[in-house]
Order: sequence, then structure tokens, then C-alpha cells
Amino acid sequence: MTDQREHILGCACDLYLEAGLEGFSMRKLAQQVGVTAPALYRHFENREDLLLQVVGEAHNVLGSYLYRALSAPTPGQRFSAAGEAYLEFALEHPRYFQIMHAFAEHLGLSEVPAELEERTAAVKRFWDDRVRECMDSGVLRRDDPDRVGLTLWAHAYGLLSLYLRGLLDAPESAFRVLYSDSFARILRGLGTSEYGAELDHHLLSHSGEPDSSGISVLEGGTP
Amino acid sequence: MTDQREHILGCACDLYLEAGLEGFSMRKLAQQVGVTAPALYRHFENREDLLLQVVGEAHNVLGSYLYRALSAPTPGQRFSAAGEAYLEFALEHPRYFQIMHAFAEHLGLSEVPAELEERTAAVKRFWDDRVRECMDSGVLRRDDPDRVGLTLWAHAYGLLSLYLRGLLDAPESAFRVLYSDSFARILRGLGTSEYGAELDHHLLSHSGEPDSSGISVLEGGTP
DNA sequence: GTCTATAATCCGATAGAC
DNA sequence: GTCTATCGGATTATAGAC
Repeated sequence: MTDQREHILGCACDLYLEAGLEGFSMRKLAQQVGVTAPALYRHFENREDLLLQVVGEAHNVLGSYLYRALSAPTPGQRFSAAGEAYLEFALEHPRYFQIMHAFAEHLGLSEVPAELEERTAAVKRFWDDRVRECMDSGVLRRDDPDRVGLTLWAHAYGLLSLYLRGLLDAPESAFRVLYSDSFARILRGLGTSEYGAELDHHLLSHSGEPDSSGISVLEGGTP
Repeated sequence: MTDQREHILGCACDLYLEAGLEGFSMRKLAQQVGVTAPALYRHFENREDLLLQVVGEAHNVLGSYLYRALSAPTPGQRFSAAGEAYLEFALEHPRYFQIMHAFAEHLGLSEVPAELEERTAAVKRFWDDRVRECMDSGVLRRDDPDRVGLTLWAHAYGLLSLYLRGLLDAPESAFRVLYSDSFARILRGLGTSEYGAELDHHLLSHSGEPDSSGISVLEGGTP
């Protein structure tokens, strides 16, 4: 009652979380709020505006999960907790995870507003910070934190997306193990030690220039 | 003329590729084909049926890209070529990449048909096969090919998704480098060698049971 | 601020003539 | 197989009274 706008926004999140993007209409929302549809336009410009606020709330919730991970005592534990937090967020709020990563056109947007891009960039920065302090403390190999953060983020995001789309037949408990295992594999490395030693010498051979004779990142692995 | 059904399907792919999922309507498609909307229903049951055929075509195109990678002479090169093929497919046909990985509800499906799941599984199997032969030839560390294939697939998919959504400010040329670099990092491993040695001893400490005292995959990295 | 009423579109899908 | 005509429904958004 005190703030009808917030009440509507809360209902909008609920509606989205249970009905999804397709099921999110101004009429249904009005019904859930307990008013008629035109009343919504006194508080929000249009459907697009409302959906963007929902995305904002999704970021808030993710933020609360990530923030919790910062209470772990060591960089390594904070890193680990961050990975777990991302997992928990996606499993407990799959719709939020989905809308945060939806293509702009699915939201009916011509382009993503800068404020939203900034929030996404903040998530990336969180990963980068975890990586950086792990490098400083010797848990992670020293490297470009920005690049390493992206590698880790992309992996986690990809794995969770595949799972949430039901492409992995594993039940949730098995997926949790799989998720941790996959992280462990990345940290340990997939190549053989000979390959790793070899790789360090021509890591930049992927320029795509014709004169590199098609040599790619894995080539020469078995000299 | 010879096969109107294929002509419609071709136009459907074109329409989707330029208009996206939101812009894909039976009316627009009919206009593009050069007939009226009801005529489409002589060849396809409904919009859902048509969209599924488009997804099928997307899989066909991806398949042609992956197939090309098999012509490389060594397992390591085939692995590398597979990664590049996945990249090229996503960059050259971003809409196909998008629709292949769209959530079922975005396609207006209650559930994904088994035939489509099978095609997705085939992509996964392709990665697994590349991994397996790399393990056999000593380029990749011996491990569960299914798990390692998933790790690699998730990473590639995640990275490409983030890029196609415009979250990485890098231009395409820079992204190509970034993509290869990220693969290289995963193959080499992100952890320090001390961490890697330590990890092998309690890789299974992520069971989530309370008695593991919260020990997670990264803990104990600096003994 | 909220209502009733309605405009203005767009959609998927069908009936029946040809 | 394709057409015209149309049904039946959904949606976003607005106008104007209260």
C-alpha cells in the first residue's frame, strides 16, 4: 500500500518466475496485482520497462548470492564459494538465470540499456577479482585475470545453461558433482604435461594468418 | 516449384535468420514465399512444426561444419579443427546457433521432441569422440571422455553465447584470439602445479556432505 | 490513481469455393 | 494446392470519466 510501484514490481517478479517470458503480459500482471491493466501504466511506461526492472531484481538476487561468498576466509575458499554461489543461484532461481542471459530481442528490446550492461559487467568483475586474489595468493597460475575470469565464467554459464535446458540427463544431485568436477578439470588442465610444456612455446600460433600454415592451438602437441 | 515444401522451408530459414524468433509468423512467411497464409498449412501442421524444421536445418548446417573438421590428419588437429568449426558456425550463422540453443518455451514447445534431443546428443557425441581419440593418442590426459567432452562443450558454448549477446566488447578478430586462448588455458590448466598435485588426492571432496566440513574443490590448494 | 471502454494490431488456424 | 473470407483470440496501449 505504501508503495504501489514496489508492490507491482514484486508481483511482476512472481509472475515472471512462474509463467516465464511468454506468459508475462500486462493483463495477467494486473490481475495478480489486483487492479486493471491501464493502472499499471501510471507506474511503468510499458511492458519493456517492467521487464527490465525484473531483470534488475534478478541481478540483485544474484548479487546477494555472490556477496555471501565473500565471507569465506581465504582467496581459494572465496573462489570456490563464488562458483558454488553461481550454481545455487541458477538452481534455485532458474528463471532469473534465464532472463539475465536472454538475448535482447527476447525481451522485446532493440538494444540493451547501458545500466543493464553495467550490471552484467559487475558480475564479470566479481569473477575477475576472485581470480586476481587467487593468483596473488598462489592458488591460481599467474596470468591475465580478465582472460582467466572470462574462461571460468563462460564455462560455468555454459554448463548451467545446458543443464537448465535439460540436455544433461543427470538429476540435480549428480549435476552438482559434475559441476564441481568440471571446475576441477579446468583448474588442473586437460592436456598432458608434455603438451602443456610444448604449448607454452607457441601459444600465439592461432593468429589465423595464412602464413601460420593453419597451425592451431593444439597442433604440435605430439612432437 | 518441384518441391514446394522445401521452398517454404528455405524461406522459413531465411525469415528466421533475418527476423529472429519474434518476427517469425505464418503471415510473414507466406508473404515471403509468395502465397497466402492458409496455403502453408497444406505442407506443415502449424508454426511449431515449421520452427522445428528450421532447428533441424540449423543442425544440418552445424553438422556440415563439424564434418569438415574430420578431414584433418591427426587427432589433435581434428580436435582443434572441431573447436574452430564450432566457432565458425556460431560466427557465420549466429541465428542458427541461437535457435539451436533456445529454451523450449521460447520455441513455443511444451517439451522437446525426442528426435531433436537426439540431434543435440549427436553434437555432444562428436565432442566426446574428438576427446577420446586425443586421449588415445596422448594429446589429452586420460580421463572420462564424456565428462571432459562436456567441460569443453560447455566452455565453447558459454563463450560464444556471451560474445553473440554482445557482452564482450571485443570485435570479432579479437574474439577469435580470445576463443583460442581460452581453449589453450583450459588444456593447460589454471591452477598452480602445487595445487594440481594436491588436487589429485581429494578430488572427490565436493560431495556436499556436512562431514566434509565444507571442504570444496579448491580448498587446501596452498598447504 | 484507478476505473470502463475501446482503439488498433497482430496472431494462428479453419471453412469452403475453385 | 491455393485462394478469399473469416473466426476467435490474444496482445499493448490510450481516452476520458470519476
